[in-house]
Amino acid sequence: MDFKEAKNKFVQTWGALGSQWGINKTMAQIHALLMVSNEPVSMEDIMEELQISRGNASMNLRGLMDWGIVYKEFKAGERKEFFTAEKDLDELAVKISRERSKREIKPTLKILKEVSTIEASDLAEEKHFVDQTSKLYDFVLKADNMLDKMTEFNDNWLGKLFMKMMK
Amino acid sequence: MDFKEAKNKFVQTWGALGSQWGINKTMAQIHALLMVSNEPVSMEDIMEELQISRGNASMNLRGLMDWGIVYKEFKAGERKEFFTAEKDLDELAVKISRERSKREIKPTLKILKEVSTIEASDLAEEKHFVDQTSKLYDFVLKADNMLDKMTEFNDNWLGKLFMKMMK
DNA sequence: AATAAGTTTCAATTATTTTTGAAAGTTTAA
DNA sequence: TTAAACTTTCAAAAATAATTGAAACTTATT
Repeated sequence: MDFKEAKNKFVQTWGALGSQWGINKTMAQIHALLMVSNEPVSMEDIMEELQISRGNASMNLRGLMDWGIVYKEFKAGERKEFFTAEKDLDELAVKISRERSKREIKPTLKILKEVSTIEASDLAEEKHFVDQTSKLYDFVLKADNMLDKMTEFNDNWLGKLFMKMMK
Repeated sequence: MDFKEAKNKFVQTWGALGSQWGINKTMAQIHALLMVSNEPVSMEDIMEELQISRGNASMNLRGLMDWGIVYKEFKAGERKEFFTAEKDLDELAVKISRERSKREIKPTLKILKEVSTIEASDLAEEKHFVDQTSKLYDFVLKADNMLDKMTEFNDNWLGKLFMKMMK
């Protein structure tokens, strides 16, 4: 397998993985492309490499910047914009965790709290509902807090956590 | 908010969360419904409550059973099948983790290994590719191993992990 | 062994999500 | 201040994913 094939395979794989985790395939592919590029890439180049339209490239780059994992760069003497990805994997994971927590987990927790605190009648059905959703609330809250704690180790948190677990 | 509203809100919310994480909305809704039901539910009832077709119900129940988080039950004297969800949240999380690892992480690791072990020329571009994909391989492998270790604590792993982290 | 009760399958349809492309918008430089 | 270079926006189109429903299949009962 030569470089070109390998790069393509990586981009396709990352795109497919993204899809499976609820991330638009093109967004994941752009991210993959930038991750393995040693220097900033222009929108033109992204369009060319992935064979996508300008609008698609623009919107997905905006999305990646909103996640805080892709940055705009300006090259001296060049009018157009270039893009780079966060390449530090600890940092990447922290940012994705934080963002998913903010966008998805926190709002879900709010609703879990609402539904788990209704006044249940003495029907077994209703008691079970309150009991189960309360447990779910506790579980999700604990998991969310833990993710926060983990990523607070910041530098090499995965490695540090691994150490702690081994003890 | 009364019980019926709360239950509906929970089912909708769980469905929406599923979508965001790459799980078919109906599948997540069926799972939600079963999680908060204190007794086994028939396919008829699922169809009725979620207003979906028989085919849809059948396929998504099969999917949930493949994940190992929903079980078929038989009631004495009844011909038809009933379904229940895994209600223990530790167990639920373990099963989901294991399955996602098997279906998605492991195959990705295989490809990361392939692409990160190509013979790079001395071009900075190619060197960076090999370097970055190698790091990614290491990171994903470590994360996958850790998930495995975590869930090996089995009972109350989330709580136990939390303890360890605090020390 | 025929019928009834129930479940699964899958081609066709419907719904949802993504992508395109061209017009509108913005910024820089002459 | 105008024009060129480049980016963003968004309605329409295309692609993808989910859903339906009826026929085929399976299992239990008489």
